[in-house]
Amino acid sequence: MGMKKTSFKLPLALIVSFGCNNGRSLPFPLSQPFTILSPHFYPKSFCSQSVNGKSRNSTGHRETNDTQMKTQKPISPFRLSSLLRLQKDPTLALQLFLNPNPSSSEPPKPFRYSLLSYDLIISKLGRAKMFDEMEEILQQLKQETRFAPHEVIFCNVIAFYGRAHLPDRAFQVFERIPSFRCKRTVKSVNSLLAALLKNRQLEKMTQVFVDISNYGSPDACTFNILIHAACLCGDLDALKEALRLKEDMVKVYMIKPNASIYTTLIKGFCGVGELNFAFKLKEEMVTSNVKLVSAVYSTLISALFKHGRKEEVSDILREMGENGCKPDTVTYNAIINGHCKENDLESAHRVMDEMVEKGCKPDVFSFNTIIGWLCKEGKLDKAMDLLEDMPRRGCPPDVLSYRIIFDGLCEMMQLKEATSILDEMIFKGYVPRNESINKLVDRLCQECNMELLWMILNSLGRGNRMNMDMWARVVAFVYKENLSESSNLIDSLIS
DNA sequence: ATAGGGTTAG
Repeated sequence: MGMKKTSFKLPLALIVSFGCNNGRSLPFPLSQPFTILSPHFYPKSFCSQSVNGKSRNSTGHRETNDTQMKTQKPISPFRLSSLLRLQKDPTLALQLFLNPNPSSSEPPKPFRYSLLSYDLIISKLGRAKMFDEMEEILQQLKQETRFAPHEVIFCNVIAFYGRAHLPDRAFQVFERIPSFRCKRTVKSVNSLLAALLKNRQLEKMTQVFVDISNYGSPDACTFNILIHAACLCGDLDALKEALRLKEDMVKVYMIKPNASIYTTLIKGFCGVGELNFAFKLKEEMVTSNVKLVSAVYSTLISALFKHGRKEEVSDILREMGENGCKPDTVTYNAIINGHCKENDLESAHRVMDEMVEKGCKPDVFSFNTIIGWLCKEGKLDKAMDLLEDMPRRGCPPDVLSYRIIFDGLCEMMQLKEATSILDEMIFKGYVPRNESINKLVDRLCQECNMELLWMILNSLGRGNRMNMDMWARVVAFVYKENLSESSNLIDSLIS
């Protein structure tokens, strides 16, 4: 890790500065492409071409970027798309998109972006909630005369705004679609309906739905969203309404309910404890020849656990097999979670082993669920072992894994271990919950544990996670204890 | 992901 810092000075500084502003704004205007980009911005697979052998000079050092770039073929629009696909970091992907050929001949020719590269960068920025940057790219896309964008790009953008709780912006995107020379169909209406549903704007959904004929005829997806909305009301009357929608779609629109519709309904009935009705719907799938999917079974298994009917789970799993429907990670996670809530960690572990045997990979949900319950039972050693095991098992811990362990360690007063986990998570760029840190700091203040306190403040400072609240805490502590040595502590943090 | 199963912490 130290190596990086010396050989990639400039890009690393940029990464750090982007990391601190949460990627919300750029340190330069989008209209003026950055000129100091280096090949280090490109994904690993690209870099390796130049790093392996030929670009090292006689002293074994990297040659300057300029030399390297001049010997390299310019990036084609096609190549840009594959590089964008590989670049996981949205900020770096944006740099790449804005300036695909940094040191090419002057003046730079306009780059002929492909529609695919627009699609990729917009999706990446949207997923990362970098909306200002995404809008800039959309603006650029609008000016392209060589092609008209596909509707699916806008469906995605509408969904990003919906997920970010910005339903008004989702609506604006929907209205802007024609200005991109793109025709709106029921697909973008569906995306808009889903975005409104996510934000519980049920009346607006109705308004949109009554105008749907301007864009096409509602399809199964439309009805799934409407049925989902009805299920949210959470009472049996609403569910009767949901069932009526299912009948209407057959009678009025001649659309056959699909597995997604059934899954939504089954989830709705499970949610109000009407398991028998949920099972009846599953049977209806069989009689009306809708292929059963694991989603239906996952929903039912989760409900069986919630309603204290875990003895029936093995029967359901057997039936799944008979119907040619294999349990997947989500199904296993429902079982793992169920066992944990029953305080049966042994079974949870067994299920995790079983899923691996059957070729099904545990995901971060599987691990975090078990780690969480190990923490609740005070088995911090085992929780830590499992956390450390995660990368080897192909599932690196996420921010929540760390938060769960950190809170567990604090709860058990294992403050030294908590301090080192905190350092590790900050190093990885994961943000701990403020309340958790405050609690730990307060406990250390009570104990007057200067050593750990100092370590924590250092970790926070290094990760740029010091805030006014933490300062106030430390200063209050220093004054209260009237500690002479702590002036060093503050000095060292300020510098 | 055009919608769509499991929800891990507070």
